This record gives sequence, C-alpha cells and structure tokens, in this order.
Amino acid sequence: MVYIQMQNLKDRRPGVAEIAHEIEAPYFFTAKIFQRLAKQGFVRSLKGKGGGFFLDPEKNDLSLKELIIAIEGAELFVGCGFGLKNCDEENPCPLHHQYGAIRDEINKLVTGETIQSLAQNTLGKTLAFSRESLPTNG
Amino acid sequence: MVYIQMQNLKDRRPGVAEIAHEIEAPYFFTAKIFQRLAKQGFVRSLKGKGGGFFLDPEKNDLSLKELIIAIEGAELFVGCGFGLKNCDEENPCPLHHQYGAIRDEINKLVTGETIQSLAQNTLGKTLAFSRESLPTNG
DNA sequence: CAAATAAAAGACAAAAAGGTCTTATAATAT
DNA sequence: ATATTATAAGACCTTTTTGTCTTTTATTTG
Repeated sequence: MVYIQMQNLKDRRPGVAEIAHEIEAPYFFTAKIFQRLAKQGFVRSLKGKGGGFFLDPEKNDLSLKELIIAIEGAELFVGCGFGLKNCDEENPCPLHHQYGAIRDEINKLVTGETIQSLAQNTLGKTLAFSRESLPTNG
Repeated sequence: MVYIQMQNLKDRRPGVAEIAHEIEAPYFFTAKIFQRLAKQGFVRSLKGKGGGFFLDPEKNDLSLKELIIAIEGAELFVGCGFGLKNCDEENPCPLHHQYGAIRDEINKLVTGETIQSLAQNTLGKTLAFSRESLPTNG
C-alpha cells in the first residue's frame, strides 16, 4: 500500500502485475490480497484501461495499526508475550514487564506511522522496492 | 519451559498434564511440543512414576533467542519488517530504520533473558501461571 | 516379575494460510 | 457497439499449523 500511495503521488495507479513485482509476491496471490483490502475499504480500484489501485485521497492518515488490526486482529497490541490468558499486571508472566516495554515501542511506531507518511517520506529515495518495475508473473 | 525450570528449582519434575494446565493448552498438543523439544535437546524427561520434564542442570544459559531460532528460525532477528528480500541499508524499505530500532530492542531482550533467569527472577512471585495446578485435559 | 505411571512415537484429522486459475464485470477508447 | 484493459468474484488446490488419539517403551514400586 505504501508503494501504491507513492505511485498515486506521481499520478499513477499501479495494477496487480506491477505491485506483485514490486513486493516480490505471486500475481494471483497479490490480486487476492488487494481484493480483500478493496472490499474492506482500505484501497480503491478502477477497472479498465488506465485502471489500477489507489488510496482514498480524502484520508491521509491510515495508520499501520489500523491496517494490522483489520487484517490480523489486535493481539499484537494487547496480548501477553507468552500467550497466556491470565497474564496481567496483578498476575504477570515472567516476561511481562520486559515485553511490555517493547510492545509500547511497537505501538508508538504503528500509531505514528501511516501509509501516507511512509510514502511521503520515501518519495524520491532509493528504496527496496523503488527499482523501475517490469511486470512479471510467477 | 520457564514453568518447568521453576518447578525444577523446587525439586519437582512436572508432567505433561501439569504443564498443559499451567499454559492453558490441550494435553496432547502440549505433549507433542515437548516431545519435539526433548528430541532437539532443549528439555530432558524421565518416564515412569515420579517422572516428568526437566532442564539440563549443567546448562544455565538457554536464551530465548536460541529457542526461538531453533523453533521458528532467525527471520525475526534478521528479516525486513515489510518482508522484502531486497531490503538492506543501501535499499531500505520505508520502515527500515524505525523497525530496526525495535528489532534491536527485541534482540537485546531475547539475548539477555534465559529460561533460567526468568525462572529464578519469578520464583515465589504471584504469576500468570503460578496458581497451584490441578491437572486436567482438554 | 507384575502393576502402575508417564513419556515417545507415529498415524490421523481438522483448520488456517498460502497459492492458482477461470469466469465475470466494469471502464475506456476507438 | 466493440475490442481492449484491468479488477472482482469465486472455485479449487497445497502446505502448514494445530490438535487428537493409540500404541509402544521406559521407569519405579511393591
């Protein structure tokens, strides 16, 4: 989605083939994932010539946290590091406080960073996926 | 394993039923997991009456990192936060530096803490799994 | 030795994740 | 209108993870 937004900022709408190539994932698998993201409202799409994926230009604050919660649930942000159900401040697991500190850092990161901020910050830089894309499939 | 070591420090060797109860996991599933851990040499066991699981008393430095790497591989400690293969210092992903900081923290935690240190530090405290255990199955 | 206890081994089964392909539908351009 | 382009939908398959059960083997105690 960061890649999509980066392209949107350049007035382009990347299609499945291009995105799949950039993130080094199979074509159809990528298609499936963005189908789901589109249905959930996280991306929009246009069919036909010149079509492709784009983010709602109205919203400029889609945090990583919102996305992660929508896709994987909130466990990462609330659950016990050891996966214990009974773990809390009164009955902490042996890793409770140490893990809590890291979880706070993760929370800070995913709350503060948005798809838009990441795209904006990295526009023009040499990135892991910014090599010019020649669509493939596989 | 922390629970096992805590019990070992009290000269007890917990069995599958007891461990399963403490970690709120199904009996047979827990059995499977410890079977694997035993084969990998991370725990030892004794069959028969009075038997159960215990850690090698010689080793007192089994880090969480060693365990995680043996069970899940090292990706958590070396991989890109976005899962990109091309991501490195020269070609960073949009989250590269932010995620790197968190990964460093995780590394520090799992390198510094061992099963033994966690067991030792938490002996006698009221813990998520320290309520006295009445073995069940399911 | 026999009985009881407890893990080891291995076969199975169910559910979730990952991956592929075909057909349908929408949009554009001519 | 129609040909082209591109996503949407849904069926389907494979692999991995999770979970269950039965049988075997080892150990202790009487």
